[in-house]
Amino acid sequence: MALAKTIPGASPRMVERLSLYRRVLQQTSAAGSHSTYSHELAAACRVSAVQVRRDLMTVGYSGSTKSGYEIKPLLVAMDTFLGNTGPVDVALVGVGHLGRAVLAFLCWRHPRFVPVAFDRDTRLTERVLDGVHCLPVEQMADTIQEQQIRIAVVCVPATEAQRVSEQLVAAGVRGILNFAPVTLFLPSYVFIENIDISVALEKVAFFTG
Amino acid sequence: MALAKTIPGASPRMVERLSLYRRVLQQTSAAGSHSTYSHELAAACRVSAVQVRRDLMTVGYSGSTKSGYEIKPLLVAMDTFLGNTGPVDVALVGVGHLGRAVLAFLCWRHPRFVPVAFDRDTRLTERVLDGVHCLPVEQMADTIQEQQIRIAVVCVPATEAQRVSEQLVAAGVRGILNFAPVTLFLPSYVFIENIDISVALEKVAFFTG
DNA sequence: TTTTGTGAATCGATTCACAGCG
DNA sequence: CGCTGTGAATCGATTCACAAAA
Repeated sequence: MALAKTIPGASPRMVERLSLYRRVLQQTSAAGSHSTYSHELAAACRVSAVQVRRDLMTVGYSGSTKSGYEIKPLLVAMDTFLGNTGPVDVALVGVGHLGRAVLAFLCWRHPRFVPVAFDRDTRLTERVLDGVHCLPVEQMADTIQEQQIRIAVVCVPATEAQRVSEQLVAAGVRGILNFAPVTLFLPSYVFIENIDISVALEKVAFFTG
Repeated sequence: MALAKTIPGASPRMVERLSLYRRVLQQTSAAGSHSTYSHELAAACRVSAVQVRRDLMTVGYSGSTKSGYEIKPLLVAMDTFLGNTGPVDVALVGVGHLGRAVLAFLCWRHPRFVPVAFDRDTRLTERVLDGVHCLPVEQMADTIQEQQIRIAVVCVPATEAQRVSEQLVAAGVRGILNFAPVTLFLPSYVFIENIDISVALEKVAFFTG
């Protein structure tokens, strides 16, 4: 039971799956369940049961052969592994439709991430959107430095993305979720995750045949 | 020179890269270049030069050792490989902030995909958004059948996604780009691509450390 | 019998290393 | 030389197969 093995290996793919597992487990837990089996979790996430067991092994949580995994402590173990201890401030740049969609996502589903929004458009700034204050970009660098924000979401047009990202990194940001359809060139110590809607749709079109 | 080899293997990952290559090549071409080297394309997409050569090999286009790859015919070869012959109709369900962001993406950058939008909210329907007509959901099934639409983008809330997807599939859709943070359960002949914003941000948070 | 935990095998994707060419 | 094309090697992720437990 719970023999942590201080594993170094955590691939991006695995972190994605863990994130999925957690969401499902939270729902299962809210629905009143107390424990679950690897094959149940697997079915709910469309992965194999072995995969689930491997991942949970990496997390360092062990189940029992009788009732599978206890959901509550498993969630704790996953949070510990993923480093989800406290709330995390997130800078969100660009409050157009996409930016507001992301804001809504964060505020509704993810109380863990606390966004601070920035935009160039003065009609948007100094307003409260989805319960989040929106500040003018001029205050971006200072705010990020003061609040020690390390994570940012880039929702600005493609033409602005590189410049904005450089400003973010200069202010102290070390991880970026980029929605702009461009390759960002930033120091290697910055983690970049790209979400490219055009590419994703292209993929669907290809494999739909 | 361009000895097509009728390759079966095209992994999702590779299709993503090809899509990236094409975007870069279009820009390079528009900037006046006539040819490019694998290492240039590689640098612009943050992949290795060998990877680029392998991918282009799969596409079936050969370059020359002197001037690398000719951009124009390479783009043609890629389009042929990806099956990008004519315009493709796409059903977009849910025209909230996210839906409108996707619409804007498609209309601005991707004249190839022709969207038809649907929403439950009658204040949105019968209006033109980003140059696209928005119809009430009641007309969704009929429109999809009539226009033979095979691809859809799901931008509805998580609670609606499963039901809406089933309707889409029943109407003839065979590929779905899903933004809702839920696992869709659909027949195996339906290709599903999930974009999960929460999961992506979770990943950034983890690897930012 | 069902389920977890896991070494070993497999599968797939990427890189290495080098041949061929201009 | 530098560049493309590619067999072979490598690396990583997933699955197989089975031991242990209840």
